[in-house]
Amino acid sequence: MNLKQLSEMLGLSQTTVSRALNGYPEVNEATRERVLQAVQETGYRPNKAAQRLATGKAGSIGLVMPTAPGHYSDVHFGEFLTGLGEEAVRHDFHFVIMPSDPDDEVAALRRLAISGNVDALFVAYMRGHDPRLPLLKSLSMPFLVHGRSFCTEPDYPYLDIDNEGAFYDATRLLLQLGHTRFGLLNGPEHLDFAIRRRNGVVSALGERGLTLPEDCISHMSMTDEHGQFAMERFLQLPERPTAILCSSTVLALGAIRAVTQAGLKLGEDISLIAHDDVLPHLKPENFSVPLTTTRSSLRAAGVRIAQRLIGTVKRDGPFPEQELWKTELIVRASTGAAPR
Amino acid sequence: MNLKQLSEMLGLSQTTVSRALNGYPEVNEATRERVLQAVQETGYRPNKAAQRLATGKAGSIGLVMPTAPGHYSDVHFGEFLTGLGEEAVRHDFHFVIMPSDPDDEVAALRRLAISGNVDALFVAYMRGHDPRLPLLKSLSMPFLVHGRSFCTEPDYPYLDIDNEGAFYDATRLLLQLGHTRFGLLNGPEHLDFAIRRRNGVVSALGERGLTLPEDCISHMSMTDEHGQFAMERFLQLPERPTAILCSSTVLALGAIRAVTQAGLKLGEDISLIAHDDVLPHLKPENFSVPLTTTRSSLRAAGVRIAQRLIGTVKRDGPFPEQELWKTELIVRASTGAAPR
DNA sequence: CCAAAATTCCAAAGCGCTTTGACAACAGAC
DNA sequence: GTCTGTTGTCAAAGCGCTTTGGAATTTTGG
Repeated sequence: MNLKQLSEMLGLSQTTVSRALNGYPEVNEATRERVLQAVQETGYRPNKAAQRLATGKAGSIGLVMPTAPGHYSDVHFGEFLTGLGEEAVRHDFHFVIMPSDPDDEVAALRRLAISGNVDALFVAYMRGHDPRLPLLKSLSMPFLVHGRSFCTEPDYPYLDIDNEGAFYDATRLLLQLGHTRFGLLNGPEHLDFAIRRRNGVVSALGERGLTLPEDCISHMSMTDEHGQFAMERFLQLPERPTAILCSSTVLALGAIRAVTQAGLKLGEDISLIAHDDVLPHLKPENFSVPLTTTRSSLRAAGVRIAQRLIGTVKRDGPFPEQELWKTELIVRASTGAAPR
Repeated sequence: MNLKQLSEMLGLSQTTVSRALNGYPEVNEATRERVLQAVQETGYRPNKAAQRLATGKAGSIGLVMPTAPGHYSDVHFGEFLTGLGEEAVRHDFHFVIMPSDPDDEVAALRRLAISGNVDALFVAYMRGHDPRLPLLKSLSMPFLVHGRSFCTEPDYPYLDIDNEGAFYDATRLLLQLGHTRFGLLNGPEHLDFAIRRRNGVVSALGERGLTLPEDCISHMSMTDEHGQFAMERFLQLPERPTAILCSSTVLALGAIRAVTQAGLKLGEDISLIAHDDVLPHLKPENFSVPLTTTRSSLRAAGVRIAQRLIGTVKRDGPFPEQELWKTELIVRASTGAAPR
């Protein structure tokens, strides 16, 4: 069933039917009713490809998903996508996901953009000096960045959380509890959020004249296995840290395993604060020792990003170009006074 | 840059350029070279919407993603998608993801199908008597089902794992270890895999004249929180089970927490076997007591499904219509002889 | 009652691509 | 020198939709 058939069926021209469907005013209400009725009955749906060709728009936002045989999927990706979707479904938008080798993301992004398949682009997992940014800026297509890119002038639309502030505050809390030896279990070194979180820690320590030794920093992709491994290394240090900052609850899962297996008690021998993206399957309050966290919902960020992106495409704006969300510091049982 | 401009630039007709690009034989090799050269230089990419309109194909597979404010994202979804993507990227295919309210999935699937945006469809999270199946069959568009639908004649293309066999074997192992009181931590009751796994357990128990009491079965969405909660209930039973079958390592995470908090030892007081989808961030060998599991890689299933789907669209087939993968039973430390 | 304005509808062009059918140009066969 | 067969190219139609400019019809105002 296409427009032509539908209009013939109704004895109207394609123009009129199209207008009736798209809410143009110059069509009789009675006629519009009749058209809508027929659409109901026949189940007619306009062909999106044709619509896109004609209008240049088709209600889709594009993103590239890194994937390769050795490449780990990321729990956070799914959670974020769910947030995007939650908003998209309200506007009848869909996603076009272009899978890409992680080494080829820039090219994949360009292909996606000029494929004419999407109205707007979304990127995340920003790095310092991110090479996708110049591309995006040159593209004359709406885009939105989740996170920021260190060492790049922030003249692009983004939504980010205050990573530096979060880890600064967390470190301060631990300092107040008397801790002096710190360890940082962080995400991959090149990622922007990891850089900023590290800066937050270093800066809070600096105010007290403390430093974060190189061997007390661990950068890794965020799986529980890596968390455990890195924590084991920390624990074997001659002057082992008593306070741990941790970039994800997934990492914390492994780290705590290492603590427990070493016969140490969380919240007493070792204090730990993790960043909580509010993953539904891994709640900090459910850990055997409930976790003190810096919290910011990844999913909520997804919803907001979809809102802004879709709003821009539909020209519902204006939206603020840049948003920086504060995180909440939630104290639970995994933090305690420094052991003496 | 579009075809017309490119062809004018080259002094050729659109036809010739198009043919050169799409590998048709009736074009001079020298001309083809010249065209390819120009494409390199200009970065020309055909407009996918136009291509789709003209050919009816555009290299995309469609899927619907359930999402709603209260709806949990599922870790398994991301992992599976990564597998799909791993194969798709090799064929320059992309995904069109239609977010949908979970109550509206059938309609969303129909919209996606007749939107003319996709070449093939994929569905998962099958239920008994799944209402999407009749729709898919009526659609005359290639599709593939991950899982099966209980109570529906299996006359549709699917890829599934042998859930019943997996849990049958796991139960047998526990029986051999002398266990007689069983508990089942299962996925949502209406889902096909949950039904089959339950059947596997019941059938193995039945052979020994044993039953699975209603209060030793728990159906829930698979988060660690639910796992913990359900396990706590099991442990309070007057005749508490000593052997636990568990539909996911995520559930197991919570269940084990309950076991530990009750002061019981996994592998001694309580034996547990979980199904392992090979999630990279949650490895059974890393649990404080390594987990005995039935294993089948979700990601590998994704790769295979993409292979079949893309192959069908490209007419590379034929592929077997139905595949049933065996799972591996891997014995680790969480299973031991029944306590006396 | 008639001209002007408003309303309702339509024919046709165009979006960027693929594909059909045809046409030159050139070779070799008789 | 004509006839057939290749080879390389092109013009034009068509995919299903939106949108422009204009035509037909109805309503309004003097």
